[in-house]
Amino acid sequence: MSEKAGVTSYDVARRAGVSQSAVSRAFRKGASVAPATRARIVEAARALGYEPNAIAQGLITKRSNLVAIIISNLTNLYYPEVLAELTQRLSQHGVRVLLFSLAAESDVEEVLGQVWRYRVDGAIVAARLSTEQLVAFSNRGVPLVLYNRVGEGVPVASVCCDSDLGERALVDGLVQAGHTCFGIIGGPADSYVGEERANAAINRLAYHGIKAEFVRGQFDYESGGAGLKTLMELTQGKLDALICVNDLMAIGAVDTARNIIGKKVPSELSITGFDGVSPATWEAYQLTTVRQPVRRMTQAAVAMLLERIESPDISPEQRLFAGELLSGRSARLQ
Amino acid sequence: MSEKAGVTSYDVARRAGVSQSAVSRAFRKGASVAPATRARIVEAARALGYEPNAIAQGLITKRSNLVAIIISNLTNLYYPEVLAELTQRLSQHGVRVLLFSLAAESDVEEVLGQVWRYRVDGAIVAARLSTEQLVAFSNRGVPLVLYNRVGEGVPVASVCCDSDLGERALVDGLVQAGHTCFGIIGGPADSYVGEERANAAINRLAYHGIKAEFVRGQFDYESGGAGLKTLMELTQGKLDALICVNDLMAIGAVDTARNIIGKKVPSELSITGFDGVSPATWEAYQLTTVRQPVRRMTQAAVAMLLERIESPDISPEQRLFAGELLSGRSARLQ
DNA sequence: TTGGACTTTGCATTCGCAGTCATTTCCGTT
DNA sequence: AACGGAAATGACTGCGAATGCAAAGTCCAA
Repeated sequence: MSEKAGVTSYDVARRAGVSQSAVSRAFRKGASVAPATRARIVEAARALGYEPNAIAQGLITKRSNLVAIIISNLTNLYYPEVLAELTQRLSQHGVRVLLFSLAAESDVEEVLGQVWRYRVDGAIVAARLSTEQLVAFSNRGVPLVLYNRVGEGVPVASVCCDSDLGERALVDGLVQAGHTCFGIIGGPADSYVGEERANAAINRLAYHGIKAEFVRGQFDYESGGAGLKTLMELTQGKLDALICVNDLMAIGAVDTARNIIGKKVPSELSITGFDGVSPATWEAYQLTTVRQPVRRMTQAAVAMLLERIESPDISPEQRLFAGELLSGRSARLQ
Repeated sequence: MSEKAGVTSYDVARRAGVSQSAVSRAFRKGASVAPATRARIVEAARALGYEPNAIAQGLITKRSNLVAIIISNLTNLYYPEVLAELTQRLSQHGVRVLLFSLAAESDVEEVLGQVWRYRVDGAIVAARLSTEQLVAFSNRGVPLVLYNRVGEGVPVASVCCDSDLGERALVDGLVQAGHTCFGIIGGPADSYVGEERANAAINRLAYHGIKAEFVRGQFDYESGGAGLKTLMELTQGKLDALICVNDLMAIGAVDTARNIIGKKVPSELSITGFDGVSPATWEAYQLTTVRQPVRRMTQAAVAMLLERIESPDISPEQRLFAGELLSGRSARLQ
């Protein structure tokens, strides 16, 4: 009755009067065990508080049922949702999550060492990996799915939200609404989505014959305000449309525009974001942004990974999801 | 040169011309190996891309170097920060994180089964556990530290932020500033901190001879607005001080007060929160709240857990941290 | 009653590494 | 040159469960 640690299949076997093999079989469904025997074993296991040792199982079956999730900055408002979705979906498939959160990009190498050591069955990565690192996954036969980035120079399975489509919708809307002086706040140079989105916006503006001022931010709230101020100077205050590559910076910019600079949003200045994080929909902001279809994206990432764990030879595939344009009240569109 | 999967210590041993034991020792510092031999082994390991199999190590040493982190709702704006801190601190100590995120409270039992199976060295839990479940940890000899809750009926190691102190500061400030009609938005009845904070506020108000209206919310943005509306009705619009047991609800209430109901915050209505999440400090809100000392709390949780992993017999201890009062612009204090 | 076709069950082995114990090597001493 | 003690090394076993294989049991038809 009292659940104790260190109960092994032998203990259960002894109590049920069978061999260890029988116990093992009783816990693998589809195995050849007489119903009555299985019942006795299950009962004995329950009485002893026995749980199969996943470590030992992993050693012999070469399946740890562990998946590594590597995320660079967890605190980015957007990732918690992704992380929660991923872990819950994976659990539903009997897979456990080994979480790695990077304090600095330079920790990747060390983290990968740990990933190899734990013989994970696969990995979902939302962090920058070098070509060598990507190759290491394939050499070691560890299925990999990239989240919101693609393999640079190497074909790798990945799911992303379409930056081009998203920014195009925003830019087109802004242009058609008559904005003329554009500014863009990008992300750090080493961020994949940051560059993607910024380039998408720049290209679409170029298509309309418009050139925008560009500054970089760090994806955080403060960067939004700081970026806005810089852009106001660069444009001698003429800025009337600000494109931020994520919501957090857009929110920072909205606050700074309204409360520090004293510009009315959106009548004097339109501001757009990207991601569709929950604060974007708060009354105070009602951000005009592109919402990533997180549920579909995580669902796809998990499905792709599990597929590749089952059949390691499936070729790489990129899945690109269109985001949903949220027409909020932070920008005048169309 | 090419890193391949399935490289074992025997492979390394063969290449270095030594026995498997030597390889094992070369990777455990303090073991008896000649420096030259170790160098040869390390070189061979590097060449083969060998990483010790943590699964096999765990099986034999009975130390998985895994710690389970169980969190009920990851999306609560406050936990990502906690999670990031915990994982980073733990990895500094060579411990990996097995993450469990609960979609529903009822999943706990299933999650615990997995926790036992993986033979984790310990667990940090920010979710509600029944007495039986708490006892199960101790029966199985798995060290446990509760985060922001205490063991109900069972002594368990825990770290919390002091609700009494925090709410007292808020209540005293509000009372002294002359507020007279109080409302409280609590959390779901099954939330420990929710009840703690609500009771703390109620008690302190009682101390001042004040009785407050009370409604429950779900800790989310929407609950703030909904709760405020209900309280306005209950008080026939006389409400002038609203105490929310977390920031998210306070933010929702601020937005609703300003944009829906048309009450000026804080001149007509003071609103307070709890936690000190990052949006609380955004220009639009500048919440008056109590900030949890997350760094110190996570640091304490990790330290307590590691201590107990080393010495399983250390007796339970509760550590209660005082929060920091953030006097923002959402409430008139003092 | 016997044979054949399954179904159950147990034995023995294996996974990769740590650690015990016995053996060998090395080095300083006398 | 011989010896003693320490350092270095290797053979071997065991952690806990899965599984191939062979043995034993079951059931039905002839």
